[in-house]
Amino acid sequence: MSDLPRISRQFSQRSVMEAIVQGGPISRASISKLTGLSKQTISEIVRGLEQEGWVQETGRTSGHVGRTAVTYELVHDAAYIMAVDLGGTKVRVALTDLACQIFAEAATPTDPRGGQFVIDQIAALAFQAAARERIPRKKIRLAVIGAPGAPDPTTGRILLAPNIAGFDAMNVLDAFEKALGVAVMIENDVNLAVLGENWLGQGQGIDNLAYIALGTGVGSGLMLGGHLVRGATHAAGEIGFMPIGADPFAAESLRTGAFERAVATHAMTERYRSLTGIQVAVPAIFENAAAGDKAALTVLDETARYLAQGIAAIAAVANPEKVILGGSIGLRPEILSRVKALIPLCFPYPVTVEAGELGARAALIGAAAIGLGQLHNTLFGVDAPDGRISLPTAQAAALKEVVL
Amino acid sequence: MSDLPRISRQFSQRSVMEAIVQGGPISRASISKLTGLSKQTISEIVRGLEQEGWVQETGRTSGHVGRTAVTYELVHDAAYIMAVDLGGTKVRVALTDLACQIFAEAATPTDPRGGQFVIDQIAALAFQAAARERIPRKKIRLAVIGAPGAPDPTTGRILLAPNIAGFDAMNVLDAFEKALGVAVMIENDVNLAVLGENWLGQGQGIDNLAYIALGTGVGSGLMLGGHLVRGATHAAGEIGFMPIGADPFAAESLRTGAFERAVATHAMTERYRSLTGIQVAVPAIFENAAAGDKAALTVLDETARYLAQGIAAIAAVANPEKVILGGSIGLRPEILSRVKALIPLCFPYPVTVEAGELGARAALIGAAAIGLGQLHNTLFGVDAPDGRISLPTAQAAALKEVVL
DNA sequence: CCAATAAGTTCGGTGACAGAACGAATTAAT
DNA sequence: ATTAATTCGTTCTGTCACCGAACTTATTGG
Repeated sequence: MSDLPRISRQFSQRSVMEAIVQGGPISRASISKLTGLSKQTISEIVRGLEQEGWVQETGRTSGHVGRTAVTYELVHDAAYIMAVDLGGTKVRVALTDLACQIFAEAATPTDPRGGQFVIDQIAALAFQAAARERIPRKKIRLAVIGAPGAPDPTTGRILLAPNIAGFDAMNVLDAFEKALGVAVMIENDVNLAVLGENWLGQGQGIDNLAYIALGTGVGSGLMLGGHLVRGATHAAGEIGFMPIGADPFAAESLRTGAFERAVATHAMTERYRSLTGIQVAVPAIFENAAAGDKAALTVLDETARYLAQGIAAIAAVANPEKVILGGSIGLRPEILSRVKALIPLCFPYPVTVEAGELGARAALIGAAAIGLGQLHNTLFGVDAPDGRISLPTAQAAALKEVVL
Repeated sequence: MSDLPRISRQFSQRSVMEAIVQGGPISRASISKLTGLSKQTISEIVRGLEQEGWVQETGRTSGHVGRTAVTYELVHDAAYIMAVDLGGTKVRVALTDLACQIFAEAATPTDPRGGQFVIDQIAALAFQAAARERIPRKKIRLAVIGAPGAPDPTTGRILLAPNIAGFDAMNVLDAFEKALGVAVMIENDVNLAVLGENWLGQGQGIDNLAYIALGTGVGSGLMLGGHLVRGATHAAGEIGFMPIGADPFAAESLRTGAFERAVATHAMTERYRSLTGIQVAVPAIFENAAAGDKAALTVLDETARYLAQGIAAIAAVANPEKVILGGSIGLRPEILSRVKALIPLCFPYPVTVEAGELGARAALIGAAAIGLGQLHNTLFGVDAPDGRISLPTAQAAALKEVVL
């Protein structure tokens, strides 16, 4: 019903850009074949893109019959995205160029004072990184912030974010935009992790994907039918509150969810203590288990047993093709192997479970993915509400190498 | 990347159609204002639509300053949709016109021989109804079949459909298309129920909606972000297998899910029997409870307790704004009131729970909705993958009256 | 050196729109 | 009754995004 003027051009421009981004150096004739648009139109559009500085000539083809073709390529540094993963203990910042290469990753412990301090800290970290790589600020078009909790884009606030002091009372979005001087998107960190794994990790090409981050807390990100699921109040994936594990009707379960109390860090240490009387941290439990400690092995078995049930619940509700485990506990192979063995015992259809490939950087990469997708959409096409991200997978390798 | 020729026209045509469908009799000038397209363009498009027989002049405005306007309206009987709800015990068939009015609803017990017999039965029922209303077969453009189980559109088979004999071994889609002679869409019945309630029932205007059908079995349909969630193998919503209620690791839970064994018909009768030694049907349990039977009351309390947990699990995973209960058990107010009281005790965020407004006809109405949306998309616009259904809500009232 | 072939441009369309101007029809005010 | 104000709808002109065919240019293979 709204006014949609001149969409046709935008669409074509977008598919041309898509072809150039994904097809690497590519001739106009090839773009024409790929997109189905006429050679003449492609020439026009490419001329426009070149004038605006988005693409450039990079060479000519050779070695085949017929005239050589001029190939075009993205101008990599035409724009940059800032990706931020804001965790309770660590902040990570990365800068990506249009070709999806990550420059200048940086991380520091989160400023414990929270609120504006964290925002300033991130801004400083980002600008420092940009300066180090000689990236002019003007070329940074967008910042994507991944944070725990449920960011509400209408109010700019982040709900349910217990890990960072003062965030529940301020307009985080505005504060970031002011501090960074660019457009800012805020998204739940686990949601970004699904996107990350979907782009470059375990979930490539999978449209129905779940990511479970298990560490101090539990959270899940869900991609269904190629779309990120956010839910009514952006609280989808708060699976800590699933009525599995601890008694859901216990008063405590309303504060710390039943499932979280069955599988997260605190549950594991507590379980170990009840078995042995000794209070140790989670990594030590894994070490002890490797050394044959029976109590530690029991703790792992029980944790995996609840986790398997949690996965079964997600599978029953949403039917993902694959479930990716992440977080400090979820990434452990001891947990993965146990869960893999247990799922078929409590759930009838096949669900693939794997550990995340991107580790702790999944959210950061997801932030880059969503930012690049958004950028491409706003610059070169209709910002369709369902605009699927279509980013190169070829350069993915490059990205991974640069980053690691 | 695919070829998208001449999309612009389609888009405009679609929004004009939308304006006419929703705006009732409407003048071209008003359409112009509504859509933002120029008066001239509207005149062209409307002329085209009139020639093709989709819209017609219906009168003139009067009583206001200025020239009178010619108003246009849908040609209601330009096309029809066949909606079918294929249940284990009952088949329902309805015919809807383009204005979303339902004609000729019919229902009979499902042919117990299953397979082709059921398909022929439905075809007969439908054509009979069409003949009764003097609807020419040619005008039926599409049939939407709602069925239990997980229909796979690529193979045309329906998986996990235990209620209808022989359906797991045949290409149901093809068989229907052959028998009915029109394009056929098959969709899970509970998925259609969400769409139905979203269109005309409890879920109007709600983009994040869950529907739980609780009766002989349990199933759920999920609409998230305005999209129906189908999952990787179209098995999303098979919540009977949630590891809640019965022991999920019991061997039996792989055949009949743990949650189903805690809340569905069999669970209730079994619970009542273990308390009293008497085997009675579910309706009798409700009656006894109303009469003050303590055992029956306990059965209701316990069932509701598990159901509340199931809802909490869905809410934790998908964060719907509202959960609608349906099915013979879910529709009972005794269950609803108990669940409403229990949810806040086991889940921290607000989740509205209501009984379905459309009762057993939710799936049928959902089938009409999806069919009409599909029809409008294919006839008048891009069949966008995410094409939101935009059906009139004004005529909804009419529809309800006709149907009830 | 001459096909054969592929790349790219030029030229002449076409269809979907917009916008301004204008005629036509109606009511309200004088 | 005449005029002014107002709204509807058409006509005319123009623009923009595209297509298709013809043509030019560059290259390889024989």
